[in-house]
Amino acid sequence: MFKVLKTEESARRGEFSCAHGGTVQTPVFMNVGTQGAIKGGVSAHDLKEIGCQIELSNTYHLHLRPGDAIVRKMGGLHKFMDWEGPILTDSGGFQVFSLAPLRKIREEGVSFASHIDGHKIFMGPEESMQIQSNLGSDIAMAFDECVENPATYEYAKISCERTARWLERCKAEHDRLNCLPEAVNPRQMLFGINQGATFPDLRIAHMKRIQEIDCEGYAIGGLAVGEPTQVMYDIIDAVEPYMPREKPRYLMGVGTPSNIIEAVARGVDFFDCVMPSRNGRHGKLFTWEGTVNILNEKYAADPNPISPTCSCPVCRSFSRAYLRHLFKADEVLALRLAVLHNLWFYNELMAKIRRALDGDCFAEFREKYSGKLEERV
RNA sequence: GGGGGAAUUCCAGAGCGGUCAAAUGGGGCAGACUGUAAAUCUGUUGCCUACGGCUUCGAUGGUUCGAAUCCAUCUUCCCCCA
Repeated sequence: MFKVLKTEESARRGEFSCAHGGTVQTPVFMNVGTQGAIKGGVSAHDLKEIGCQIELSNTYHLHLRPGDAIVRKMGGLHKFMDWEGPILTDSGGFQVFSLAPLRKIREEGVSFASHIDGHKIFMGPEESMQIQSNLGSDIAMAFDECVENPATYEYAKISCERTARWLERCKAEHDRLNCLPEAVNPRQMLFGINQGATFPDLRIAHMKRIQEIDCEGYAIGGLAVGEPTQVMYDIIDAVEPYMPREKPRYLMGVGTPSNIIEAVARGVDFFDCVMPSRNGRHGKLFTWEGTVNILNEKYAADPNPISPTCSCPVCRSFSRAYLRHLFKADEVLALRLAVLHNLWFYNELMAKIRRALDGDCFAEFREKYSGKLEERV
Protein backbone atom coordinates (compact mmCIF):
# COMPACT_ATOMS: atom_id res chain seq x y z
CA MET A 1 0.00 0.00 0.00
CA PHE A 2 1.45 3.34 -1.03
CA LYS A 3 -0.02 6.79 -0.70
CA VAL A 4 1.43 10.07 -1.94
CA LEU A 5 0.68 12.55 0.83
CA LYS A 6 1.85 15.63 -0.99
CA THR A 7 4.17 16.81 -3.71
CA GLU A 8 6.47 19.72 -4.36
CA GLU A 9 7.17 19.94 -8.08
CA SER A 10 8.21 16.36 -8.94
CA ALA A 11 9.25 15.51 -5.37
CA ARG A 12 6.88 13.32 -3.40
CA ARG A 13 6.18 12.84 0.29
CA GLY A 14 4.52 9.49 0.86
CA GLU A 15 3.56 6.62 3.13
CA PHE A 16 4.10 2.96 2.45
CA SER A 17 2.78 0.07 4.46
CA CYS A 18 3.55 -3.61 4.40
CA ALA A 19 3.17 -6.75 6.50
CA HIS A 20 5.85 -5.83 9.04
CA GLY A 21 6.67 -2.65 10.90
CA GLY A 22 3.62 -0.58 10.10
CA THR A 23 4.11 2.41 7.87
CA VAL A 24 7.28 3.59 6.17
CA GLN A 25 7.53 7.33 5.66
CA THR A 26 8.99 8.23 2.29
CA PRO A 27 11.32 9.37 0.85
CA VAL A 28 13.23 6.69 2.70
CA PHE A 29 16.71 5.23 2.80
CA MET A 30 16.90 1.46 3.22
CA ASN A 31 19.81 0.43 5.41
CA VAL A 32 21.81 -2.31 3.74
CA GLY A 33 22.37 -5.59 5.55
CA THR A 34 23.32 -7.83 2.67
CA GLN A 35 23.83 -11.01 4.65
CA GLY A 36 21.23 -10.24 7.29
CA ALA A 37 23.60 -7.95 9.15
CA ILE A 38 24.94 -4.47 8.59
CA LYS A 39 28.65 -4.86 8.00
CA GLY A 40 30.77 -3.36 10.74
CA GLY A 41 29.09 -5.05 13.66
CA VAL A 42 25.71 -3.34 13.61
CA SER A 43 22.67 -5.41 14.58
CA ALA A 44 18.97 -5.02 13.88
CA HIS A 45 18.64 -3.73 17.45
CA ASP A 46 21.04 -0.93 16.60
CA LEU A 47 19.03 -0.13 13.48
CA LYS A 48 16.05 0.73 15.65
CA GLU A 49 18.12 3.24 17.58
CA ILE A 50 19.52 5.04 14.56
CA GLY A 51 16.24 5.77 12.85
CA CYS A 52 16.16 2.98 10.27
CA GLN A 53 12.67 2.33 8.91
CA ILE A 54 13.39 -0.46 6.47
CA GLU A 55 16.25 -2.87 5.96
CA LEU A 56 17.60 -4.49 2.79
CA SER A 57 19.14 -7.94 2.41
CA ASN A 58 20.33 -9.99 -0.51
CA THR A 59 18.91 -13.09 -2.15
CA TYR A 60 22.12 -14.40 -3.70
CA HIS A 61 24.18 -14.02 -0.54
CA LEU A 62 21.61 -15.50 1.84
CA HIS A 63 20.98 -18.34 -0.59
CA LEU A 64 24.67 -19.22 -0.44
CA ARG A 65 25.01 -18.65 3.31
CA PRO A 66 23.32 -19.88 5.42
CA GLY A 67 20.87 -21.04 2.72
CA ASP A 68 17.30 -19.81 2.38
CA ALA A 69 15.96 -23.19 3.52
CA ILE A 70 17.63 -22.64 6.87
CA VAL A 71 16.32 -19.08 7.15
CA ARG A 72 12.88 -20.41 6.38
CA LYS A 73 13.26 -23.10 9.04
CA MET A 74 14.29 -20.39 11.51
CA GLY A 75 11.00 -18.65 10.87
CA GLY A 76 12.00 -16.26 8.12
CA LEU A 77 14.51 -13.45 7.89
CA HIS A 78 12.70 -11.10 10.28
CA LYS A 79 12.85 -13.60 13.08
CA PHE A 80 16.31 -14.82 12.11
CA MET A 81 17.91 -11.39 12.46
CA ASP A 82 15.38 -10.11 15.01
CA TRP A 83 14.20 -7.19 12.93
CA GLU A 84 10.48 -6.47 13.17
CA GLY A 85 10.45 -3.73 10.55
CA PRO A 86 10.05 -4.06 6.81
CA ILE A 87 12.65 -5.90 4.76
CA LEU A 88 13.32 -5.59 1.05
CA THR A 89 15.34 -8.33 -0.56
CA ASP A 90 17.36 -7.62 -3.64
CA SER A 91 16.97 -10.37 -6.19
CA GLY A 92 20.52 -11.30 -7.13
CA GLY A 93 20.32 -9.14 -10.24
CA PHE A 94 23.09 -6.90 -8.97
CA GLN A 95 25.36 -9.94 -8.61
CA VAL A 96 24.86 -10.56 -12.34
CA PHE A 97 26.81 -7.29 -12.61
CA SER A 98 29.19 -7.41 -9.66
CA LEU A 99 30.11 -11.07 -10.10
CA ALA A 100 30.32 -10.82 -13.89
CA PRO A 101 33.52 -12.90 -14.17
CA LEU A 102 31.79 -15.75 -12.32
CA ARG A 103 28.52 -16.03 -14.21
CA LYS A 104 26.93 -16.92 -17.53
CA ILE A 105 23.61 -15.47 -18.68
CA ARG A 106 21.05 -17.42 -20.68
CA GLU A 107 17.37 -16.91 -21.40
CA GLU A 108 16.37 -19.25 -18.56
CA GLY A 109 18.53 -17.44 -16.04
CA VAL A 110 22.07 -17.06 -14.78
CA SER A 111 24.54 -19.68 -13.64
CA PHE A 112 27.06 -18.49 -11.08
CA ALA A 113 30.21 -20.05 -9.81
CA SER A 114 29.87 -19.36 -6.09
CA HIS A 115 32.29 -16.61 -5.06
CA ILE A 116 32.86 -18.59 -1.85
CA ASP A 117 33.80 -22.06 -3.07
CA GLY A 118 33.19 -22.03 -6.82
CA HIS A 119 30.29 -24.48 -6.84
CA LYS A 120 27.68 -23.95 -9.52
CA ILE A 121 24.44 -22.17 -8.71
CA PHE A 122 21.61 -21.54 -11.12
CA MET A 123 19.37 -18.56 -10.50
CA GLY A 124 16.55 -17.54 -12.78
CA PRO A 125 13.35 -15.60 -12.08
CA GLU A 126 11.64 -18.61 -10.46
CA GLU A 127 14.62 -19.47 -8.26
CA SER A 128 15.01 -15.88 -7.10
CA MET A 129 11.31 -15.68 -6.24
CA GLN A 130 11.44 -19.01 -4.40
CA ILE A 131 14.43 -17.88 -2.33
CA GLN A 132 12.85 -14.52 -1.50
CA SER A 133 9.64 -16.31 -0.57
CA ASN A 134 11.60 -18.50 1.82
CA LEU A 135 13.26 -15.44 3.31
CA GLY A 136 9.80 -13.96 3.84
CA SER A 137 10.79 -10.39 3.03
CA ASP A 138 8.14 -7.71 2.64
CA ILE A 139 9.32 -6.61 -0.77
CA ALA A 140 10.83 -8.99 -3.29
CA MET A 141 12.73 -7.46 -6.17
CA ALA A 142 12.32 -8.87 -9.64
CA PHE A 143 15.27 -10.81 -10.98
CA ASP A 144 16.99 -8.59 -13.53
CA GLU A 145 20.31 -8.03 -15.19
CA CYS A 146 22.12 -4.95 -13.97
CA VAL A 147 24.02 -4.07 -17.14
CA GLU A 148 27.58 -2.85 -16.88
CA ASN A 149 28.63 0.60 -18.02
CA PRO A 150 29.42 1.38 -20.73
CA ALA A 151 27.08 -0.91 -22.66
CA THR A 152 26.43 -0.97 -26.38
CA TYR A 153 22.95 -0.07 -27.55
CA GLU A 154 22.56 -3.54 -29.04
CA TYR A 155 23.46 -5.33 -25.83
CA ALA A 156 21.38 -3.01 -23.65
CA LYS A 157 18.37 -3.68 -25.87
CA ILE A 158 18.77 -7.47 -25.83
CA SER A 159 19.35 -7.41 -22.08
CA CYS A 160 16.44 -5.22 -21.06
CA GLU A 161 14.04 -7.13 -23.28
CA ARG A 162 15.15 -10.30 -21.53
CA THR A 163 14.75 -8.58 -18.14
CA ALA A 164 11.17 -7.71 -19.15
CA ARG A 165 10.46 -11.36 -20.00
CA TRP A 166 12.02 -12.33 -16.68
CA LEU A 167 9.64 -9.96 -14.91
CA GLU A 168 6.65 -11.78 -16.38
CA ARG A 169 8.04 -15.03 -15.02
CA CYS A 170 8.81 -13.39 -11.65
CA LYS A 171 5.27 -12.10 -11.40
CA ALA A 172 3.70 -15.47 -12.18
CA GLU A 173 5.92 -17.35 -9.75
CA HIS A 174 5.59 -14.69 -7.06
CA ASP A 175 1.78 -14.81 -7.20
CA ARG A 176 1.83 -18.58 -7.10
CA LEU A 177 4.16 -18.72 -4.07
CA ASN A 178 2.23 -16.07 -2.14
CA CYS A 179 -0.93 -18.20 -2.41
CA LEU A 180 0.67 -21.32 -0.99
CA PRO A 181 -0.47 -22.06 2.56
CA GLU A 182 3.14 -22.48 3.70
CA ALA A 183 4.21 -19.00 2.50
CA VAL A 184 6.43 -17.36 5.13
CA ASN A 185 5.00 -13.95 4.25
CA PRO A 186 1.83 -14.23 2.18
CA ARG A 187 1.68 -10.45 1.91
CA GLN A 188 5.07 -10.20 0.20
CA MET A 189 5.09 -7.57 -2.54
CA LEU A 190 6.95 -7.51 -5.84
CA PHE A 191 8.79 -4.56 -7.39
CA GLY A 192 9.72 -4.53 -11.07
CA ILE A 193 13.02 -3.07 -12.26
CA ASN A 194 13.63 -0.72 -15.15
CA GLN A 195 16.78 -1.21 -17.22
CA GLY A 196 18.11 0.12 -20.52
CA ALA A 197 21.58 1.36 -19.61
CA THR A 198 22.12 5.01 -20.56
CA PHE A 199 19.74 5.02 -23.55
CA PRO A 200 16.61 7.08 -22.86
CA ASP A 201 14.54 5.42 -25.59
CA LEU A 202 15.34 1.94 -24.24
CA ARG A 203 14.64 3.09 -20.69
CA ILE A 204 11.27 4.53 -21.67
CA ALA A 205 10.22 1.57 -23.80
CA HIS A 206 11.22 -0.79 -21.00
CA MET A 207 9.38 1.23 -18.39
CA LYS A 208 6.21 1.23 -20.48
CA ARG A 209 6.50 -2.50 -20.96
CA ILE A 210 7.12 -3.47 -17.32
CA GLN A 211 4.32 -1.37 -15.90
CA GLU A 212 1.92 -3.51 -17.90
CA ILE A 213 2.90 -6.19 -15.44
CA ASP A 214 1.20 -5.33 -12.18
CA CYS A 215 3.78 -4.74 -9.46
CA GLU A 216 3.46 -2.93 -6.12
CA GLY A 217 6.37 -0.67 -7.02
CA TYR A 218 8.90 0.06 -9.73
CA ALA A 219 12.61 0.52 -9.44
CA ILE A 220 15.21 2.14 -11.64
CA GLY A 221 18.20 -0.18 -11.72
CA GLY A 222 21.47 -0.19 -13.55
CA LEU A 223 22.48 3.34 -12.57
CA ALA A 224 25.42 4.52 -10.50
CA VAL A 225 27.57 1.87 -12.14
CA GLY A 226 30.22 4.23 -13.46
CA GLU A 227 28.31 6.61 -15.72
CA PRO A 228 28.71 10.36 -15.08
CA THR A 229 26.36 11.70 -12.42
CA GLN A 230 24.61 13.97 -14.88
CA VAL A 231 23.83 10.98 -17.11
CA MET A 232 22.21 9.28 -14.14
CA TYR A 233 20.07 12.37 -13.47
CA ASP A 234 19.15 12.62 -17.14
CA ILE A 235 17.99 9.00 -17.20
CA ILE A 236 15.81 9.55 -14.12
CA ASP A 237 14.36 12.64 -15.79
CA ALA A 238 13.64 10.62 -18.92
CA VAL A 239 11.99 7.65 -17.19
CA GLU A 240 10.11 9.28 -14.34
CA PRO A 241 7.18 10.61 -16.42
CA TYR A 242 6.46 7.02 -17.46
CA MET A 243 6.42 5.60 -13.93
CA PRO A 244 3.03 5.14 -12.27
CA ARG A 245 2.30 8.09 -9.97
CA GLU A 246 0.43 6.06 -7.37
CA LYS A 247 3.20 3.52 -6.84
CA PRO A 248 6.55 3.87 -5.09
CA ARG A 249 9.69 4.50 -7.12
CA TYR A 250 12.96 3.04 -5.97
CA LEU A 251 16.34 4.16 -7.29
CA MET A 252 18.54 1.15 -6.67
CA GLY A 253 21.98 1.49 -5.15
CA VAL A 254 22.01 5.28 -4.95
CA GLY A 255 23.88 7.03 -3.58
CA THR A 256 25.73 10.02 -2.22
CA PRO A 257 23.70 12.45 -0.10
CA SER A 258 23.50 14.83 -3.04
CA ASN A 259 22.49 12.04 -5.42
CA ILE A 260 19.60 11.28 -3.08
CA ILE A 261 18.49 14.91 -2.81
CA GLU A 262 18.60 15.25 -6.60
CA ALA A 263 16.69 12.01 -7.13
CA VAL A 264 14.02 13.00 -4.59
CA ALA A 265 13.65 16.22 -6.58
CA ARG A 266 13.06 14.02 -9.62
CA GLY A 267 10.32 11.99 -7.97
CA VAL A 268 12.08 9.02 -6.33
CA ASP A 269 10.77 7.58 -3.03
CA PHE A 270 13.08 4.71 -2.06
CA PHE A 271 16.86 4.48 -1.90
CA ASP A 272 19.52 2.13 -0.72
CA CYS A 273 23.27 2.31 -0.85
CA VAL A 274 26.32 0.63 0.52
CA MET A 275 28.10 3.94 0.80
CA PRO A 276 27.35 4.92 4.41
CA SER A 277 28.40 1.52 5.73
CA ARG A 278 31.33 0.85 3.42
CA ASN A 279 32.76 4.35 3.59
CA GLY A 280 32.22 4.29 7.34
CA ARG A 281 34.29 1.15 7.63
CA HIS A 282 36.95 2.93 5.63
CA GLY A 283 36.95 5.96 7.91
CA LYS A 284 35.01 8.36 5.69
CA LEU A 285 32.22 9.96 7.67
CA PHE A 286 29.29 12.03 6.48
CA THR A 287 28.25 15.22 8.28
CA TRP A 288 26.15 18.29 7.57
CA GLU A 289 29.41 20.21 7.21
CA GLY A 290 30.82 17.79 4.61
CA THR A 291 32.84 14.58 4.77
CA VAL A 292 35.44 13.80 7.42
CA ASN A 293 38.25 11.32 6.80
CA ILE A 294 38.77 10.38 10.42
CA LEU A 295 42.05 8.66 9.50
CA ASN A 296 43.65 12.02 8.69
CA GLU A 297 46.48 13.05 10.96
CA LYS A 298 44.81 16.37 11.76
CA TYR A 299 42.26 14.57 13.94
CA ALA A 300 44.85 12.80 16.11
CA ALA A 301 44.28 15.12 19.07
CA ASP A 302 40.90 16.55 18.14
CA PRO A 303 38.60 16.50 21.18
CA ASN A 304 35.47 17.40 19.17
CA PRO A 305 32.80 14.93 18.06
CA ILE A 306 32.74 13.86 14.41
CA SER A 307 30.26 16.67 13.81
CA PRO A 308 29.17 19.46 16.14
CA THR A 309 25.67 19.33 14.64
CA CYS A 310 25.15 15.58 14.96
CA SER A 311 23.24 14.06 17.86
CA CYS A 312 23.92 10.42 17.05
CA PRO A 313 25.03 8.11 19.87
CA VAL A 314 28.62 8.25 18.62
CA CYS A 315 28.82 12.04 18.48
CA ARG A 316 27.17 12.29 21.88
CA SER A 317 29.96 10.28 23.50
CA PHE A 318 33.18 10.10 21.57
CA SER A 319 35.85 12.42 20.20
CA ARG A 320 37.42 12.41 16.77
CA ALA A 321 40.72 11.58 18.47
CA TYR A 322 39.23 8.49 20.11
CA LEU A 323 37.58 7.26 16.93
CA ARG A 324 40.79 7.81 14.96
CA HIS A 325 42.70 5.91 17.60
CA LEU A 326 40.27 2.98 17.36
CA PHE A 327 40.80 2.85 13.59
CA LYS A 328 44.57 3.08 13.90
CA ALA A 329 44.59 0.38 16.56
CA ASP A 330 42.41 -1.90 14.42
CA GLU A 331 39.70 -2.13 17.02
CA VAL A 332 36.42 -3.49 15.64
CA LEU A 333 34.65 -0.83 17.66
CA ALA A 334 35.96 1.72 15.17
CA LEU A 335 33.96 0.14 12.36
CA ARG A 336 30.84 -0.13 14.44
CA LEU A 337 30.91 3.48 15.62
CA ALA A 338 31.69 4.82 12.16
CA VAL A 339 28.89 2.84 10.53
CA LEU A 340 26.40 3.82 13.25
CA HIS A 341 27.27 7.47 12.70
CA ASN A 342 26.97 7.29 8.91
CA LEU A 343 23.66 5.43 8.97
CA TRP A 344 22.30 7.89 11.51
CA PHE A 345 23.31 10.64 9.11
CA TYR A 346 21.60 8.99 6.13
CA ASN A 347 18.41 8.34 8.10
CA GLU A 348 18.46 11.91 9.39
CA LEU A 349 19.04 13.17 5.86
CA MET A 350 15.84 11.45 4.78
CA ALA A 351 13.95 12.74 7.82
CA LYS A 352 15.02 16.28 6.97
CA ILE A 353 14.00 15.81 3.35
CA ARG A 354 10.57 14.63 4.53
CA ARG A 355 10.26 17.56 6.92
CA ALA A 356 11.20 19.95 4.13
CA LEU A 357 8.54 18.42 1.89
CA ASP A 358 6.01 18.61 4.71
CA GLY A 359 6.87 22.27 5.13
CA ASP A 360 6.89 23.04 1.40
CA CYS A 361 10.51 24.10 1.55
CA PHE A 362 12.26 21.23 -0.21
CA ALA A 363 13.48 23.59 -2.93
CA GLU A 364 15.39 25.62 -0.34
CA PHE A 365 16.70 22.46 1.30
CA ARG A 366 17.95 21.25 -2.07
CA GLU A 367 19.56 24.59 -2.81
CA LYS A 368 21.28 24.61 0.55
CA TYR A 369 22.69 21.08 0.53
CA SER A 370 22.79 19.57 -2.96
CA GLY A 371 26.35 19.24 -4.17
CA LYS A 372 27.78 20.38 -0.84
CA LEU A 373 27.58 17.41 1.49
CA GLU A 374 30.42 15.55 -0.22
CA GLU A 375 32.96 18.35 0.18
CA ARG A 376 35.80 17.69 2.57
CA VAL A 377 35.57 19.34 5.96
C1' G B 1 89.96 -13.59 30.33
C1' G B 2 89.53 -16.43 25.28
C1' G B 3 86.85 -17.23 20.61
C1' G B 4 83.06 -16.05 17.01
C1' G B 5 79.12 -13.01 14.73
C1' A B 6 76.54 -8.47 13.60
C1' A B 7 75.86 -3.09 12.63
C1' U B 8 71.41 -1.00 5.99
C1' U B 9 66.81 4.29 4.67
C1' C B 10 60.79 5.07 10.86
C1' C B 11 60.96 -0.56 12.33
C1' A B 12 62.05 -5.60 10.72
C1' G B 13 64.94 -7.35 6.94
C1' A B 14 67.20 -8.32 1.66
C1' G B 15 71.49 -6.76 -0.86
C1' C B 16 77.73 -8.80 -0.55
C1' G B 17 82.34 -4.32 -6.35
C1' G B 18 79.10 -1.16 -11.10
C1' U B 19 72.22 -2.26 -13.63
C1' C B 20 71.30 0.73 -5.50
C1' A B 21 68.19 6.13 -3.09
C1' A B 22 68.79 0.50 -2.06
C1' A B 23 64.00 -5.80 -2.73
C1' U B 24 60.04 -7.34 0.59
C1' G B 25 56.96 -6.84 5.07
C1' G B 26 55.31 -3.62 8.78
C1' G B 27 54.46 1.31 10.32
C1' G B 28 53.46 6.47 8.60
C1' C B 29 50.98 9.81 5.11
C1' A B 30 47.20 10.45 1.41
C1' G B 31 43.36 8.80 -2.08
C1' A B 32 39.31 5.61 -3.97
C1' C B 33 34.68 3.36 -2.64
C1' U B 34 27.02 4.25 -5.21
C1' G B 35 20.90 -2.71 -5.54
C1' U B 36 28.51 -5.13 -0.61
C1' A B 37 33.46 -11.21 -3.71
C1' A B 38 35.43 -4.66 0.03
C1' A B 39 37.54 -4.40 8.23
C1' U B 40 39.08 -3.84 0.75
C1' C B 41 41.99 -1.58 -3.05
C1' U B 42 45.51 2.26 -4.93
C1' G B 43 49.43 5.81 -4.51
C1' U B 44 53.36 7.57 -1.62
C1' U B 45 57.26 7.20 2.21
C1' G B 46 66.22 10.49 2.09
C1' C B 47 66.85 15.88 0.28
C1' C B 48 66.42 19.47 -3.79
C1' U B 49 65.91 25.23 -7.57
C1' A B 50 63.30 17.76 -9.54
C1' C B 51 62.46 13.86 -17.72
C1' G B 52 68.02 16.27 -13.77
C1' G B 53 70.96 16.96 -9.41
C1' C B 54 72.66 16.20 -4.19
C1' U B 55 73.85 13.66 0.46
C1' U B 56 72.96 8.19 2.54
C1' C B 57 73.87 1.84 4.33
C1' G B 58 77.71 2.47 12.86
C1' A B 59 82.52 5.98 12.78
C1' U B 60 87.18 7.20 10.63
C1' G B 61 90.85 6.17 7.17
C1' G B 62 92.25 3.23 2.90
C1' U B 63 92.09 -0.08 -1.89
C1' U B 64 89.57 0.73 -6.74
C1' C B 65 87.95 4.14 -12.79
C1' G B 66 83.83 2.82 -9.31
C1' A B 67 82.20 0.67 -2.44
C1' A B 68 76.18 -0.56 1.34
C1' U B 69 79.30 -4.45 -0.70
C1' C B 70 86.87 -5.32 -0.12
C1' C B 71 90.92 -3.86 3.81
C1' A B 72 92.49 -1.44 8.64
C1' U B 73 91.37 0.77 13.20
C1' C B 74 87.68 2.37 16.53
C1' U B 75 82.59 2.21 18.75
C1' U B 76 78.26 -0.52 20.03
C1' C B 77 75.42 -4.98 20.33
C1' C B 78 74.80 -10.45 20.29
C1' C B 79 76.48 -15.59 20.93
C1' C B 80 79.85 -19.46 22.69
C1' C B 81 83.91 -21.13 26.02
C1' A B 82 86.16 -20.05 30.85
